[in-house]
Amino acid sequence: MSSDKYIHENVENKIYSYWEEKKLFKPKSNKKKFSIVIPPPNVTGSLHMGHALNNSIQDLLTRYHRMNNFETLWQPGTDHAGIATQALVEKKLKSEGIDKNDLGREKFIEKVWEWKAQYGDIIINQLKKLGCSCDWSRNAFTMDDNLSKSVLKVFVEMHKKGLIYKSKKLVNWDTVLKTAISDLEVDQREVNSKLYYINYPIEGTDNFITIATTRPETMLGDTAIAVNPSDDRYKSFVNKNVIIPIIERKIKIIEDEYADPEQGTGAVKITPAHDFNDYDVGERNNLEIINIFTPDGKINDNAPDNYIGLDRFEARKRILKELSDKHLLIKEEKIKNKVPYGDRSNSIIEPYLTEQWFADAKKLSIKAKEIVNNKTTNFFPPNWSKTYFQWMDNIEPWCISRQLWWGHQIPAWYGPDGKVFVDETKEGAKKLAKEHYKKDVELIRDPDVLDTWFSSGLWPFATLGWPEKNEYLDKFYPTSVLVTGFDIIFFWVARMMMFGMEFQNKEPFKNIYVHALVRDEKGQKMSKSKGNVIDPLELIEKYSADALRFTLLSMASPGRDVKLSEDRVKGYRNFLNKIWNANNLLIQNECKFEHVQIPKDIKLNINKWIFIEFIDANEKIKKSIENYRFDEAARIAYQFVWHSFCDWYLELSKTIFYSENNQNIEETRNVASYVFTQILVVLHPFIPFLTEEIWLKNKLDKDGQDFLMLKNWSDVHESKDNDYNEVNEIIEFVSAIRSFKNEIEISPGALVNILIDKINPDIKEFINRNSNTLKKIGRINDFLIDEIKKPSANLIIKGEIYKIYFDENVELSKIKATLLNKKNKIEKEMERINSKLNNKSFIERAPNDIVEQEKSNFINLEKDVNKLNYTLESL
RNA sequence: GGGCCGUUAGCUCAAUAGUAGAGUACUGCAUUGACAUUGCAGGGGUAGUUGGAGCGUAACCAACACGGCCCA
Repeated sequence: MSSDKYIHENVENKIYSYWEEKKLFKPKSNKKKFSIVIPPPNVTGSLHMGHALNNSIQDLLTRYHRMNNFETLWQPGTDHAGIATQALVEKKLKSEGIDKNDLGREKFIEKVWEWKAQYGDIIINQLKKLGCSCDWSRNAFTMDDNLSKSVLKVFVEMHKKGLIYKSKKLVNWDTVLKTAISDLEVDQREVNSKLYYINYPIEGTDNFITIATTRPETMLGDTAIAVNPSDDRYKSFVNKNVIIPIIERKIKIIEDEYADPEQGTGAVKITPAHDFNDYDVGERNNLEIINIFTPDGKINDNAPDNYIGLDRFEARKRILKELSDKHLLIKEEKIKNKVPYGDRSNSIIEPYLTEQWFADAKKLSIKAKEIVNNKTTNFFPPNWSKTYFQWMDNIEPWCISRQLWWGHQIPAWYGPDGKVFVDETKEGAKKLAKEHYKKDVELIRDPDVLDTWFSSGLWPFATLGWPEKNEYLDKFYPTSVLVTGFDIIFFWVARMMMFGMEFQNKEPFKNIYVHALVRDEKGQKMSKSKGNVIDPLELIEKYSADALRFTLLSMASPGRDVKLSEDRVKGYRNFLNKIWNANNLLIQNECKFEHVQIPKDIKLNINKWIFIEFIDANEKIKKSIENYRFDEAARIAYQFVWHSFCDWYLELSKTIFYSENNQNIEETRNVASYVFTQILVVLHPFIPFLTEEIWLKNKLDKDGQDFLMLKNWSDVHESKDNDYNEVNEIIEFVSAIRSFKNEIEISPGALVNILIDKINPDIKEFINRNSNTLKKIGRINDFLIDEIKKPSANLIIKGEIYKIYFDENVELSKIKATLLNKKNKIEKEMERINSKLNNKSFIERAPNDIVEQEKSNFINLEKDVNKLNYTLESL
């Protein structure tokens, strides 16, 4: 006898090893192809709830297609996460007393690779815990040789096409990491700030112009004051000079639309080197650009001596103090404003004038938009295409260079005069240089690396072997579907679309399934600082990977946040146990799994019923999965397995198993085995571990000849017939008896007698045919045709009156109350229908079948009420 | 400022415009051959508000309120 409980700890690791041993994750040759590339998790990362949802969905799709005659590839891998990884290793070295700069670039990169060798597989192993069936033999990393090759090729080709260029622009500068970052990596956060009102003396007068600013320290780099041309208050000031306080530099008051008369005083200081808007104003008005910061956010030597070297925030304090001493600081106002923060360093981002490499995103976006417009690639839910277009339509040049060591070093070399030569190799660059200079020259390589998203943008084809010719690329590109969170539509999805079109001239994926963010049960974003993070690995340990997967899948309804509560996971853990015990019951009743076959010529109605119920559920689940409605698929599966199969069918089947009709027992064993086997098949993509464990336990694998993971889903069809309907009648009848007992407070186990003398002959026959079943699961002693002397009450089921006899004494008033209550409900419903039927417009305009339906509903209810009245009178 | 989404049972969420459902929680009862990670039954809804189109709406339209998110 097997254990009563399903204990996942003993199972999941064992089963995963079995799959890997049998190499079941490798694509198996087939006509139809299905492919997914994993959104590469950050190599420094560890599994969070978002990954768990994202990968549960991918694994469901992968397993479903693999089972159903698709050659299926789930391409795994990680990305090198330039900034995060460099920062992590830097910190680690520091704790060992090593400074990155003493080590030098090459040695440092070696250290990063050492770190990667040691810790880089953590998240991969966590994905395995979740049950992910990726082809790990193809595990990719954005810094691998072949992927690096594709990065270089793309860079060089785009440079040739003019899609990549170098330019001196204001960029978002992270003063902690000392690198440029893209505008997507900047978080605009609303914070409490102060608006300072400062008087700038007007040259040659005793007058001032008052400006308002939140960043007084940047006045060191002011090159103008702007007022709006329509602002009459300042008409007379225009073109006058003012003296910047403290530094005593002379600047002009200019007119520019950018100055907003409603904001502050209407006059605004312009610092082109340190503000994006000011930069534009500077361009329009030919202003000087004065940079006052060092790369780490300190004041540089463009400032007075006593300010040089001060941190930007220290400088602010000093300036305010000095202004205040000079009585030029006239007001401080508390305001809320948006301040840019780096999403990696959490430090305030500085607009900073540097020379960087840019990709012409505008040009790249044209084809990438087209494929969504013409539905070559479809978002699901479709609404996400709006978000996609909104960004694409307003796309800015993409700053792709980063001042880091860890990453793909930009393949650009500079000659002695600074001329740049771009080629995949140094040799190539040298050749180009020789052609140019007509002699060999010393070349220096650009020290910068590329944005990590640049390389992950190539993911869908680079992981398939491009630029080498490769059968996988032919087979699996475009990929079937991308499963991703909406938070990286811009970062990653859009960029893959752009690169995919540019270099394959084909969309990288046919569908994009966008899932929600996993939040805590109160709907709050999980974050370490809030302390509301639920660790998926803890849930896996506690409740099993299967339970976690089923929970996440059942909550993955489109366009919704997933609010996760532990209770749900617990509930689905119970589901696993239920299935486990259903199997125990079948084994106990000698169901044989060696030769499970599609049942034919089913004689018993309960067997027919469960067979058809299964076919029905199977079809619906298939359809739901294909429509990306995993929540629906999970719900239907759960409902079918627990309620149809376990609650009703298995209970009904006991009436056969405990009988002595061997033929019936044999048929029931066959049907139960078949349906249960199919349950394992259908549930496998949802809960792979448990289903595989039972599959192997029941020897359904036929000694390795028949893998669950490759088992086709059923495509049997069978229409509902009288047998099927009859079981629904049984269920309705039994339910009515149970409710009735409960209502009049007689114990559910108590046996009753039921008088059926007055009922319709058809129904009498139905009862006779199924009397054994009805008696057993309805706890009925006998059906009578003659009255007996015992306490009784009348029960109406579908318009027929049954007299129920019981042994216990029941208060008549209770029965009466129950019946009156029922009558009330029916009469209310009748009233509702009646008012509808009395509505001329309804009769005229509603479709006929609806009107007819309402009419017959009314008649049926009327019958019920009449019988109820009769019963009530008899009490 | 622009845009997107949401508001249905205590909670988390479903549902082609045609009698509002599920899971969970709650209440009562049950339990000698799968399972207490169980079974049976039950209570619980002014569908955010207001207006409109429509025979009919939770569903369509509009406005408002509240909440969330993205972009600037």
